[in-house]
Amino acid sequence: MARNKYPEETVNLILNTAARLFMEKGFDRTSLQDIIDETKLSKGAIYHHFTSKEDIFDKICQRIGAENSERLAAVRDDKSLNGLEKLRQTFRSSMLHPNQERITEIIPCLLDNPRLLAIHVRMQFDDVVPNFIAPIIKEGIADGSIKAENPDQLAEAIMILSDVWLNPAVRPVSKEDTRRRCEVFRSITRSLGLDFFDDDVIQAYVDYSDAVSKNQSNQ
Amino acid sequence: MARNKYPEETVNLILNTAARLFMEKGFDRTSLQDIIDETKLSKGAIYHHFTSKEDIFDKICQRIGAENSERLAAVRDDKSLNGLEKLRQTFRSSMLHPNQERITEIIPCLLDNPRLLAIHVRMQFDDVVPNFIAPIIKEGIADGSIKAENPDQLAEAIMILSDVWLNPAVRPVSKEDTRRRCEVFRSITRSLGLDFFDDDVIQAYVDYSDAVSKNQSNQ
DNA sequence: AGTTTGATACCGACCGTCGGTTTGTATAGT
DNA sequence: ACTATACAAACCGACGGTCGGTATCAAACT
Repeated sequence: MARNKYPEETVNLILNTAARLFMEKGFDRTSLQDIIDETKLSKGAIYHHFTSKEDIFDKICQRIGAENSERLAAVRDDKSLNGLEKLRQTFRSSMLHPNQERITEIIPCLLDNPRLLAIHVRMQFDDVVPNFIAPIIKEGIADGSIKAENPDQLAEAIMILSDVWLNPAVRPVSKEDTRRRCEVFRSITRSLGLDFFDDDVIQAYVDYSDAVSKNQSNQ
Repeated sequence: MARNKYPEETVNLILNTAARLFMEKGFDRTSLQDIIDETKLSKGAIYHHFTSKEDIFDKICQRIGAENSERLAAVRDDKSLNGLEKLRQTFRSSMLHPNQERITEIIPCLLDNPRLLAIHVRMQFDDVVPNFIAPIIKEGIADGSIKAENPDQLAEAIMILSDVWLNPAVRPVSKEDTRRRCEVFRSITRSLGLDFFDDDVIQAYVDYSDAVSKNQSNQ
């Protein structure tokens, strides 16, 4: 084979293949040889498009982050909702958007994939909280739909609980445990005057955790 | 060098050296050669006492876990305290015990050390919550000092927030941010009817975060 | 008491695989 | 025809891990 007319296809092939392998086996346990074997490309081809294995990983994370941000921004910038409604809608859309399913099918357990876990947590702290959740809470405070002090820290707490603790991909538990976790989370948020965690979102978490655990037993 | 009469000393030398290096540079970025250089031992010596680099890491984690469990068990089994008081004392002792300081001096940021982060989180889920925090909360419910449903999940939420979110070693922030985080955490726990997070414990968190950030700027 | 024996502590050369580099080559665009 | 690009493939040092060998001990035996 020689020069390709559409190098973007090669880039995407590498990105898609590596993303799947990283999620399946983890970053460390995925070798360049694995990527070479599955893409039927050469090492030179990969290093022509990327500067390192790390670079491939970063690009994958950027892509996921961009998809995420797009979804979150749509809610944040929706002028028909007040702050509290935006918070509610944020959870709703994050539990219902289709990408989630794809990840579910592949990732066994984020705790077995420390690199991805760290990136995930870091993304919450560095992007999701400051650019989306905190602004929404501040807006809610301004429009009177939310009553709270320390919106930045409140946003962090909510995201840590919902996206790390409640997230079945981080550490899968039974449907029943997931439901109890959601109940505790709801009682926490309600006691803070934030009633955004609805029954159908809880049901989505439970279903999600069920899908994850079923997928795990298949592997 | 020849045969050592007290091989435990060699094992501890390897364990201590590796622990420091893993915390300083992370597991992946610490090579066996680094450990060999610092211990002045040979590769054979290390593989005589351990089956793999991973095994060294596991043994280190076991040692830390055992120290932790000892402290936690002392509080849990203290018959002079009721459930709520045990919860309060657990936080008090964890913020004041000396090992914490040592770790602070070495670990830059757990998010840069994904492996340690994952182990840390897993330890909370698999050991700290089921063996210590949840039993204490259940005891509190039984003796009337705590009113709560779903004690297992409540224990998880408390530990995730206090040991991952509030933990300055996970992602260092300013003293002021730490204080605000503590305020939010206290308002969460209080609104759940759990008033165990005292001013002096908050101050310990703030001082701890200050120590971590000062240490970071030195590096 | 001296010798043998077997287990343990340790050494260092060696192996395959890893991430990454370099050099070479065919082709698409100009 | 020329050049920049898209790849291939040989190659490199460092890595984690293995293995045969050696030194040193305590216990058993003579």
